[in-house]
Amino acid sequence: MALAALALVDSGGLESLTMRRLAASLSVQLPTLYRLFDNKQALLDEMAETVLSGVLGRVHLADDAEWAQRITALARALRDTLLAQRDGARIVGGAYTTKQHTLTLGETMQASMREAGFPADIALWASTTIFSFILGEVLEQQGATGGEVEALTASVSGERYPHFAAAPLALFVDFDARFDFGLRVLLTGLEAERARSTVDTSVQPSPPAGPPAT
Amino acid sequence: MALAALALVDSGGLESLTMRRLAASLSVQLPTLYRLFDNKQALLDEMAETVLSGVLGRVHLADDAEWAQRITALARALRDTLLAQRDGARIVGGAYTTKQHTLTLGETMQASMREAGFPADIALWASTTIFSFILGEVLEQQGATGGEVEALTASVSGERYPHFAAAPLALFVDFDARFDFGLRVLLTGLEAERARSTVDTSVQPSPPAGPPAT
DNA sequence: ACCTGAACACCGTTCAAGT
DNA sequence: ACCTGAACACCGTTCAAGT
Repeated sequence: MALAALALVDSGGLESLTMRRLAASLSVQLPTLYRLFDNKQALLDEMAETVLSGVLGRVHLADDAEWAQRITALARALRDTLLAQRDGARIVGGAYTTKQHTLTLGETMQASMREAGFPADIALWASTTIFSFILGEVLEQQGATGGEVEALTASVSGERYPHFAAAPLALFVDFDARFDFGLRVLLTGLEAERARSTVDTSVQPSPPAGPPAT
Repeated sequence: MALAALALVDSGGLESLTMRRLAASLSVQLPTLYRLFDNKQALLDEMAETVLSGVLGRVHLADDAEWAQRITALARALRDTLLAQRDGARIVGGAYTTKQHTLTLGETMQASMREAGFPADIALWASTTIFSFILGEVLEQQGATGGEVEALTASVSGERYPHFAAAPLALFVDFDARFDFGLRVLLTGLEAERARSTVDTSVQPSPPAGPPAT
């Protein structure tokens, strides 16, 4: 039933998801939904779980990959998963995130970092930081209307925003490049954090993470 | 009127904001609101602008501060501003962000980075990256119910999530520390990005940004 | 015991009818 | 020309009355 709800969101956006429409699409009576979910929020939580359940399946990576490559693959998989579902970021961001697939994802990220020598607290915060960054980026991308460049161009035309005017505005809405940049910056910063915090690892310190293939 | 709407959200949460209640709190008739705003989304956009208008006023910083200190001050001011308004992140994240105060904030961030020698595209993406990170963090913090540690403890009790179990769960909800960590990682990564991209600046390259005073 | 028609208490938005 | 009472077309949620 979470799948049917996600299909409704895919075709009409999150606003179009109503308990009545979901009941109709499932050919059940409206009160029947309330025996499956306590309320609409419980349905949305389940939808968030369903969306996230697809993430690990998207990760294709050798087990002996560098930690930065593994984190990159996980981050990309999460972003792609959110983008694949209309309003995916709003669904996931609005749910209470302590259920199974959320934990599995965080666990996997932390595992890669612990193996690479990160302390437990750093590994935890690194995964929450990456998660927040991805959520914020996809939220903005999925909220973009397509007319953003036009609106920006109009707003920026004067002399009040010289720096926005200096960068080609297309860069602002090049969400793939924005994401790659931000992720690379995070990984470079994390590598420095590891060098600072690890006293001894059997792994040779690798050079700053470097640009992941773009 | 955006202020009255924000006050309603402060006292009852975003769900409690309805056009009818807003009209009542302003002692006007319901249709009168529709002469001020085309619809509820336009009201929400204005509320987002109003929230963001407070950011720059929170920044207290010498003009000759290091770029990393300036970015840190701006990021902290934005986070504090979002946290100060109930559901502030949802309000700002749900609005179309090409209006005045959003642009001014982005402009200010880019100015600090351009002065420090960053190229225009890097300065632009750095500010969007930081913005996304902050929005994601505050979104999660403001969505937290208080019972999160309990829920996490219950979910994590078994052997399925050893890495979550390894880090004290209190770290997960120490949002101040999480934010400081993520911001520091971003700044360290950006410093490396600057070193990579700048051919010549009159400023002496500073050592990796280092922990901002916490 | 289960299911359902119908209702309750709301929404955002619009508009004809009054002044 | 402006304002407003009242309505329209919905919501999420609940429950009495039927089988």
